[in-house]
Amino acid sequence: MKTPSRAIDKRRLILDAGIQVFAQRGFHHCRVSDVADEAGVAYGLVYHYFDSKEEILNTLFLERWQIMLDAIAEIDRQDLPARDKLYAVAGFIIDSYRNEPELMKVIIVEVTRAANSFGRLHLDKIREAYQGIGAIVERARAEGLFKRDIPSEFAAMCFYGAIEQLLTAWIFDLLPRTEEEFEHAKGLVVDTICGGLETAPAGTAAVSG
Amino acid sequence: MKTPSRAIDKRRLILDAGIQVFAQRGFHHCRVSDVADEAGVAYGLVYHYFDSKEEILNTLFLERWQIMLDAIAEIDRQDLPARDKLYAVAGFIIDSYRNEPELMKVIIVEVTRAANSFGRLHLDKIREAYQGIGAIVERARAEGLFKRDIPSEFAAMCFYGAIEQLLTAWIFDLLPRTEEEFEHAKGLVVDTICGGLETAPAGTAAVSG
Amino acid sequence: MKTPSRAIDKRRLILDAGIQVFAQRGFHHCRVSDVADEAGVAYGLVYHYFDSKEEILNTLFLERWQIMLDAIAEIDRQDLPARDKLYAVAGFIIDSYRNEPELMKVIIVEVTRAANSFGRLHLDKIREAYQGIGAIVERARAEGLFKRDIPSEFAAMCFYGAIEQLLTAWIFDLLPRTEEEFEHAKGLVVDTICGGLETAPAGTAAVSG
Amino acid sequence: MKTPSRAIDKRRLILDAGIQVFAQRGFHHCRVSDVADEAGVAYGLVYHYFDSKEEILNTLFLERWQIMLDAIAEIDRQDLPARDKLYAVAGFIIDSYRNEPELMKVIIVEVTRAANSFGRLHLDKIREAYQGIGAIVERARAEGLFKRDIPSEFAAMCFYGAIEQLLTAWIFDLLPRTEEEFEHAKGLVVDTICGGLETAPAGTAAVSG
DNA sequence: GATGAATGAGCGTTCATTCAT
DNA sequence: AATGAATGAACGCTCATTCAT
Repeated sequence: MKTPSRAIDKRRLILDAGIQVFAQRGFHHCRVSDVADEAGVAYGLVYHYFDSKEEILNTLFLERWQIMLDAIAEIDRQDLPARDKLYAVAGFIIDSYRNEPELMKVIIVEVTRAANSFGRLHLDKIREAYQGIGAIVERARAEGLFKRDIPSEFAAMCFYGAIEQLLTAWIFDLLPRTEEEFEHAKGLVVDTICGGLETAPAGTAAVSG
Repeated sequence: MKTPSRAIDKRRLILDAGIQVFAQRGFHHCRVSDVADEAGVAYGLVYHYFDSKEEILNTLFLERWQIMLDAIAEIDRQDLPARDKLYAVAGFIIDSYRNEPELMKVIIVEVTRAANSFGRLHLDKIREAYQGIGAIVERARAEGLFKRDIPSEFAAMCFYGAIEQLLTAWIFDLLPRTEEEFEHAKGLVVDTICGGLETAPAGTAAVSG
Repeated sequence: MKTPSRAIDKRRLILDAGIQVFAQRGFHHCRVSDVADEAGVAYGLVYHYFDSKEEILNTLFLERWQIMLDAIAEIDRQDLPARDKLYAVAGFIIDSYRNEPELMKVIIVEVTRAANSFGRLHLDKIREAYQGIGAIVERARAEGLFKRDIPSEFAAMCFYGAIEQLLTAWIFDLLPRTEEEFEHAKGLVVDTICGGLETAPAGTAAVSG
Repeated sequence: MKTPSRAIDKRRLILDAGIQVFAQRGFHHCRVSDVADEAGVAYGLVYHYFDSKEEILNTLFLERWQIMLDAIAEIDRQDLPARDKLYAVAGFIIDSYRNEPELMKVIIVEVTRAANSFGRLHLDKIREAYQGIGAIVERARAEGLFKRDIPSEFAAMCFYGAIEQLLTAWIFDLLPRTEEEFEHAKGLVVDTICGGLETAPAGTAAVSG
């Protein structure tokens, strides 16, 4: 068996070491030996379990990203208002960062934002996330809850872009990282994207008054 | 001055070659000799004008980014509604991509999204952009046009994140790149962030009627 | 004895796997795991039976080469004309290739022609073959059947060199590999080396008449 | 210019170092740094002039082998008896070894006899040599000087095989390496292959008398 | 200014061999 | 006997940077 419960799973050890080392020094600025050292295993064992340094990162990304894709699909399946669904999506992503900041840092910094290397490689998987969010928006448009003149794919880009920017800001200390901030941000991002920055739209309100 | 008008400005030639080569192959996937070849100059001349390969990219970024920072400041100085100001900002950035797609690709892909390398190096400069946008939002909040409960820096993150996501989508062909799309996107992004995705909030509208 | 008849002889399995794998991919281009996989045994078992990857090849070579040395000695012991003896030697070697082409390919390609590695290691054993052939020639010289002015060791080199070249040509498809070709070649190589390429040396023959 | 006469040609220096190092330790048993050290140049310069370690060997082989192919063709063009032509060919090859033993050792040991690696890569070039020799034989057969029943390509194999075996014997000290031996061998190999080992075929001669 | 040959540290990967079970 | 995870030395290649001319 590849993952005996009684013994230490060295493969997992290497993956976890990859998270730490990639997060701290960046994928390109660390050597395979750094990962091996962090995992406390011999150099060669890394290549026993993975074909290359890149495969470690790919594995980390795909494992985690799929969980997110599944979560988005699951959220969309529920009978909830679009705003609540988007809140759940934002909440899931933000909680992911809250619970596993190093892993999410690696995924965001080394994959989804690394447009010219791993980002390109996983473009299709990344796009699936946009499409999952887009599906939520599309349904809301069909029901008349969301504006018709904003295409759902466009809306999905804005929503995901806003969240990724938030995570990036946390990662690089541009925004404070407290429990309250995380929790608060969930609502704020949905308020912003769904409700808009503007106060009661004067034009509409005035006319209707 | 380093730029005699009579002779060909080799420094400029190298910078322009950097744009092309970095955009096509990515900063890390091209060699200094690729830049020199593209510029049609000798290998060593690159090091006569620049201290390192990185300095070429830094120069490209700083040159262009400052133009954007100045534009944002200039826009904020005008007497316009916040929505119009944000439209002008979005318009400036989108037009930048429209007019110089390679340069903007390099800036977005290799610097602002490259969080672990150049992004970190230029964090302060990048943050200035958020702050410029944040200033626009802040003023609108003070005037009661924008919601009080969404902090301006948070709003700026969402706004900038949405635009960067858009550019990234164009760069990697996730969204169509036509003149109409570019023009349309300017309004859409402002509509989304300022007006929100939701149709007239029934509750409020009803009350006000 | 290491070879119990009731059980499968894993050692033999490994040796046979070595023949296949070394012949197909070459000794240096295959890994020990390739041999183990081909044999259907575990990685480590190879090292239970052999000290090293090299020992597998050494064993294959020595086993087979000794058979040839014995055959040459046996042939020389018979009361036959030198030409018939050389025909028998050529026949033995060519039949060896005909019957076990993979094994002979390994021996020729990886040992006798691999002058800088295994060829050097087994130089003495290889030399014994030359000496065996040389002994046949020497006797013929003593009997006046073979020319005095061609040293027997020199003749042996030419004879063996011609045959090895033939095998190499078959191995690499430079000559056709049919039953007829094999059979024909036995006579041709002896005709060439013993009788020479030239037609009846008119001058000499005429004079002797 | 790539080969300025006034300065030291480092590329040539590297090639010559390759000859020495490959001859002494064998291609696979030496590192690129060994070649660089022997040449007295920096590691990286080897890769400035050659794409890989293998390219050094390929270059050495092709340079020298072409000279031999040209020589064989030139010899065949002359108006000489076949035996003299073959003597010239044998002479050329043996003199090549006499004058540049290290280079010839590398070519023989690392290329023409390394059937599974470089030998295979250069199979066509090597075959050209057989064909060149075969052409000489073929002409002699047409003129009735050489036996009809020994195919020229077969004869060429025997002739080349005998010579290569001789060189190998010298390389590995199985035969003495003196000027006399070299000179003597030229005639002996031709005598053997053209005239055969057998003394005047008594039967035939007697009958003809 | 301009050239491109020369430098050498750095890193990913391979794979024969060992060893605990 | 049998397994295959674990080890780590070895090496080819890249490429940013320097420097002599």
